[in-house]
Amino acid sequence: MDKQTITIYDVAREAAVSMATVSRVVNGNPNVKPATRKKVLEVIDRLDYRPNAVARGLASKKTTTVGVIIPDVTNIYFSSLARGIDDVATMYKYNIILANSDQNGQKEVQVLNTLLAKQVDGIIFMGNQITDELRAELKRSRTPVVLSGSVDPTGELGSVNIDYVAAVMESITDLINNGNKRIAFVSGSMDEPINGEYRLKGYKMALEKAGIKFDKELIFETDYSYRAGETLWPAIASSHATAAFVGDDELAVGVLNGARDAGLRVPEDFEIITSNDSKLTEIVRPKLSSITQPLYDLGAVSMRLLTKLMDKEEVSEKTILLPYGLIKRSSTK
Amino acid sequence: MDKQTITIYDVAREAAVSMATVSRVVNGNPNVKPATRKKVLEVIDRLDYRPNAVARGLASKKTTTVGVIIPDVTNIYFSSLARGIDDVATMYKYNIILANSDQNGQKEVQVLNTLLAKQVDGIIFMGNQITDELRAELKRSRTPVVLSGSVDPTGELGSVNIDYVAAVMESITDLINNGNKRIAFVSGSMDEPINGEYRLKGYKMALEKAGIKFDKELIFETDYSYRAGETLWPAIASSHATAAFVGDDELAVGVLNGARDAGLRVPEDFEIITSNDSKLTEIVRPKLSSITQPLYDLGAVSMRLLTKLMDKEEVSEKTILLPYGLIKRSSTK
DNA sequence: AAATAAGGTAAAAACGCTTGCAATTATCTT
DNA sequence: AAGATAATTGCAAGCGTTTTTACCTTATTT
Repeated sequence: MDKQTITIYDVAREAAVSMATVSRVVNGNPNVKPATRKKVLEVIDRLDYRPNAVARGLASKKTTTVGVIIPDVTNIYFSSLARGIDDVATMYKYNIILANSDQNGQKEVQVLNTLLAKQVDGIIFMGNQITDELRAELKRSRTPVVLSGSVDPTGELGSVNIDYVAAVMESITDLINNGNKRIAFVSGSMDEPINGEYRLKGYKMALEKAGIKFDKELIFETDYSYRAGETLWPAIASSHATAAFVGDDELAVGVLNGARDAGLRVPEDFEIITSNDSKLTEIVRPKLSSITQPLYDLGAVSMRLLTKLMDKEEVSEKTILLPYGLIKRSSTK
Repeated sequence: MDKQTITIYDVAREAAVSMATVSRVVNGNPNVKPATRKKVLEVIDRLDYRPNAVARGLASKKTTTVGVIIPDVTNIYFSSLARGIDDVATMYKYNIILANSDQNGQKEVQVLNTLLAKQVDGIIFMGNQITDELRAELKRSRTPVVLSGSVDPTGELGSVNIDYVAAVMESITDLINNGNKRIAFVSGSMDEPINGEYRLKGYKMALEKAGIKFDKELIFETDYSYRAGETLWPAIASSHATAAFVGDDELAVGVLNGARDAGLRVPEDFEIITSNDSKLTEIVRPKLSSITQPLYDLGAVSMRLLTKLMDKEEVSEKTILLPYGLIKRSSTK
């Protein structure tokens, strides 16, 4: 009645060998006589035996599963990373347990705990703010962790990103060269180091180099969502900014539509440059100029780094910077 | 040196009870004297004991994990469903193993096998084409399965969708009422029942009711991607269609931009109605009119149905239809 | 106060596999 | 051909829980 499963024991009996031998052939252990291997393989095939990964996990203390903590799969930036992660994971025979956190510290800690309970071999974390509690748990767990597309100012954890400071500086400089003096800086929470430290620093450096005075009236802090951008428009408009750097594509599209729906022409009246070069940038009109980041690769490389960490391989540098670029489409002059 | 773990045995010793008792309190079994429970709980807290889910899984034959097979997380339609799935899963204490399949029959079978090896308690499948091989494996596994946002013409498997026939018929009728006689039908592969059977049927019914003759020159079969839509435009243009029904939002945006970049005005010169009501529809200009589907809910309800199946609860109807609607935005007159 | 009924708790057998170690068999060496 | 070495294979002890069975306390009943 219930799902009668074939165990390694059944195979051993049918093949007239010990469980140990079956285990060896299943695991590709070379210490098996070819003839024996063949015999076992035949039985496995005939019985349609499928090793129980849970039992395996218990015995070997490896689950070939990694946990992925993601703010929201629905956000194209993160899902792009996730895709890269999954592909590389598959390549290395790992599976992914995906869990949405909404960037909520509480949830993050909770999710982390259930992942650890499930004995994942490693963790990939996305999210730009790591609370002290989370960091403590992460450390205590002794499980390899890598931050994907997220920054760790302390450098304790493995992470894969681009050089945000330089990328932002370059894009702001570009905007300045186009004649803009008042450039809005629109991003998510400044509490996130990626915004409050890295991007903002790039922004300030570019201004300084051009001899423009920093004006905090031009700093806008909001959510990473389309709606947030749309809503924010009036405020940006009244700041007399003539251009904006935006830290997220959905957000940027919101700003873009806010501006256009208010009657402005982009880029003639207002220029926009965004940060993630996701599909969205090419889907909207005008197409958005953007910092380019290899999203898929960020995920892929993160996972690859994690496999090294899990295998206890020596890694020379735990913080990996991937190349970025700047692509001018039609939202800038 | 290595991660020394606290086991149930340690807790039992410290609390001076048996493992069995610790197990009972951990699992909320009521047969424990309050005083004992308290004592055990204190030790658990002090030792920071975290039950090993793998061992649990082996002993109880339940992993509280479900497998989710998704064509591509990067597609907003699917990721929206996935979000609903994950939220409900979390609610019921399950985790999700997410695996991308690219709608590739081979990969699907392979992924399914590794999920089953991992002893998932259930499976949620997204993808509109179920090969015979896959169906056979699914059946043989005796693991509960539900199709999310995907159709099963045979009705053997649990599934959650909307009434595609009716929805498409309604939208085509709307287009007809706007004066269109030549309406393009743009979708993914016609081999997928959702397109070749359901949607197409709705399309034909609407035409018939209006006395318009079906013209297969107006049927366009392509990929579910932005690029595919853009590329397809010239063909649509030369078919002399004055409107299009499109089966996927990304695809629809491609068609929209193809048309506009070619100089047409939407909706004045060409009308478009799309199918999934994802974020994209509101992000582009003009905003896309669409069939509305509760994407998040489709996922959520799928997962809820799966929990019932996993608990062996009686479910009156394995095929659940959620309500759909039609929202007119600016891509139709 | 004796008999009976409930709780509570412990003991130990699974769960299905990996793995170190020992035993066996095959292959060399000289 | 005997001893030595290497290649195979089997044994059995875990891995950390759950769960069944049985036993032992208490409380309840009469």
